[in-house]
Amino acid sequence: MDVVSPELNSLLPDEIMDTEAMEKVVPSQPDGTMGVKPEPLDLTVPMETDSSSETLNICSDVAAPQPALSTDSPLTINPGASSSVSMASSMPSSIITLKPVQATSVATTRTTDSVTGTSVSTSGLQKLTGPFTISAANHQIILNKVASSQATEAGRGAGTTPQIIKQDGQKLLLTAIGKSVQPFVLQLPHTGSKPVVSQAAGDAKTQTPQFKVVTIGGRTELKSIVGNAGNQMSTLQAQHLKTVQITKKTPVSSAAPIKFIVTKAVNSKGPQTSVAPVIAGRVLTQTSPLMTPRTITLTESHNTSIPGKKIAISPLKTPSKVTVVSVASPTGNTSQKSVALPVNVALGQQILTVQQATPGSPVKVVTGPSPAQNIKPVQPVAVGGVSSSQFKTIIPLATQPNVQQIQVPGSRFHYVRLVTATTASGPSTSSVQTAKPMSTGAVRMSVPIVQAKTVKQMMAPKPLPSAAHVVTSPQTQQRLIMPATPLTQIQPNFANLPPGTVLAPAPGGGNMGYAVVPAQYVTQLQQNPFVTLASSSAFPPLTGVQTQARLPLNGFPAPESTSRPRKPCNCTKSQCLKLYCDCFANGEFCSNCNCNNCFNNLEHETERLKAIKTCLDRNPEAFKPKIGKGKEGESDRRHSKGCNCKRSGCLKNYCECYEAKIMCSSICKCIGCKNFEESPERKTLMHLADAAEVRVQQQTAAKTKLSSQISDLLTRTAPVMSSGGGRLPYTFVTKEVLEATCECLMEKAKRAEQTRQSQAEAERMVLEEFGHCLMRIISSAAKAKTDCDSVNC
DNA sequence: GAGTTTGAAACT
DNA sequence: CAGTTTCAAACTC
Repeated sequence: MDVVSPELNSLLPDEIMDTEAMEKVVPSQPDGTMGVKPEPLDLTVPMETDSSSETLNICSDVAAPQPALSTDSPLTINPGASSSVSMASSMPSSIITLKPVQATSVATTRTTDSVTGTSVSTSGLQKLTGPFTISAANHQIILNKVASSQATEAGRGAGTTPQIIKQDGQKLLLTAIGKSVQPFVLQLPHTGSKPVVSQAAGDAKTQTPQFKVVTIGGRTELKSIVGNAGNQMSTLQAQHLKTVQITKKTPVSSAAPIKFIVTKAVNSKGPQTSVAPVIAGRVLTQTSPLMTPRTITLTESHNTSIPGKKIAISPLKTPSKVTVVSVASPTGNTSQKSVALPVNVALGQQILTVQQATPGSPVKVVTGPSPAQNIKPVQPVAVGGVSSSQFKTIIPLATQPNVQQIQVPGSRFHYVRLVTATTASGPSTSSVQTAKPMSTGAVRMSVPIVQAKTVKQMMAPKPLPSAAHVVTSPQTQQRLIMPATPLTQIQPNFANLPPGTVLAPAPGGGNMGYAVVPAQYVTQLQQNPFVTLASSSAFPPLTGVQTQARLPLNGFPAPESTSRPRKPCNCTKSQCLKLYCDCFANGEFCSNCNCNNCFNNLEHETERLKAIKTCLDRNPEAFKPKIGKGKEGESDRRHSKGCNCKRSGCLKNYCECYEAKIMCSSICKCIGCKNFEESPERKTLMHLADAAEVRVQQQTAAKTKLSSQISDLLTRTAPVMSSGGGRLPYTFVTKEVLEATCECLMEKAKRAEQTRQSQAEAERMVLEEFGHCLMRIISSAAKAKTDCDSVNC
């Protein structure tokens, strides 16, 4: 696991932020009214109608599923002169109004089907400055990475993580991380149809759900959020936007595209606005220092999770997906709302339900009075359905990263134990959310999260009536949300960060850190308490994924690395901080290695993160798997860069292609390559390898059988002498007999060696001789038994 | 286990 | 981008 020091973390935004995509986005209205820098935003967010996912229920207090919000009532955006943009549902209670105090944010529209923005700041202290796109699909708001077409293509092929808030979901969860801000969720209207407008860049984007939950800074400085459900988004000048109102209607379905505009808060110095957090149809007040807290309670409590209405945490379709999980702990003053967040990932994505219990929360669902209790040291977050090796879960840490690396046997990845020094207290409002699975076959994986000090008792997961998993959330301040810290700090190379990377809180950025946890790292620890991320059946269960990883590919068995622990490294000079080190290259900590002066551990977090950054600067793909999917029509697996072998003929493990048990491809620059399909050398080699493997298996089986027979023989002969039964006397296996047997065997082995027999043949001869010896022993024993019986008679 | 070979990674 | 050096794993003895 990597730990990013605060210093380094503070450097991340500018250095690793991927702004290329944003720059490439062509705003529909490049009027240049942007604040700091022109960053086009997609105003139109078409909502995909997903009848199955109509209902979104986050509040646990209501058990009955609510009717799905339909896009009939498109999100209306009041751009232009009106300084407020409202995003309200048809139901009066579902109206969410965001009123930034100052309209300093800037928003631009883009003709894409998704809304992209470069920064969202909910508080003056924290901003989400990373480029992102908001799109509404499947009733979810998902933050995806790069919006540019290039990024999209790259994301498909190479597994980059687009930061796009897509329309895969209808929820936008805004929460303050590490601050006393109450989380709020923007629940998008339900759309029955795909976006009509702005399809330019949207097609590719719509299928890549990325960030599921967005946490906005510890303070409510969300300058403006514009949602227009009904029609296209007009270009909004964030400067004119003061209030974002999203209107949402509860009709069953609607085809109207939803457009969102996320304005960039250029000037965060203005008075802070109070944002009403809405979760599961409820609006939770979020008080700002300057404004009186408002509490809006939505009468429609969507308690039960309805498919499609959940926040997707870990999309599985595309590789390199990143989930940001906030574990920040609120400050003492923070009045948190008990929020149950059923998260469902469309397309077989995980369902994540996070419940936050906040004392005094108007909308808290209390299953039972559970005051702050000590939670178990490990709070696994279950993440399921991870199919992509690139998928990562980023868990923001509330405090300085107090992370313990946990090596999971058989897993390439580390478990991250997140320890937050939180002193959260107050009544524990716990509720179990039942997320209705989009399909069966929910998978549960867990990421242990530990709170160091006062931990609250985490609820044990309850089985969902449906295949979906119940998500239980600890009553701690842990949140499955995207931290309010500048998004740029974490956005840029999330996909490239090695697994287990922990980003320490940046100076002045609050106490939020991040832990990058690749999805597949999240294994199936069924420990409690935990937050469960269930995946629909659209994706194979984790076990299925793992099994699939072992399946032969292209005639080659999957690399053993997928099923066995990695090999210990022996680095001596690289300090295990260069890609020479396999541990480091795989994003792993050194554990049980033979390396010297190793820095690839938690004790050298800063150095390690610097090394990671250096590697990423040198090669953004450095930590991505080298073996990826090849071009169409080519082998399913091929080396991403190809090998450069010159002398090995690509038939030794020096060759990365051969080592990965794949054939060289056209991109290889090897000389004298013999690692191709028709290569006779390769065939011979493979044949020999297969033969050797078969031989080993046979020998193993023979030895096992022989041992079993001997054991059985001894067992059967033991009672003979005492009981006089029909068993052979074991006393015949005396020292002399053993020595004689060994001599016979040795003689046989010598003879085999003299005759230059192969090892296999020699072994066969020895075993055969051993069998003969046994037969003689048995015969002698039988004869002795007969004699004994005759004597007894 | 020591020494050699090899090719990726790092460096210039 | 190409050439060189460094490095650790693979390989040989």
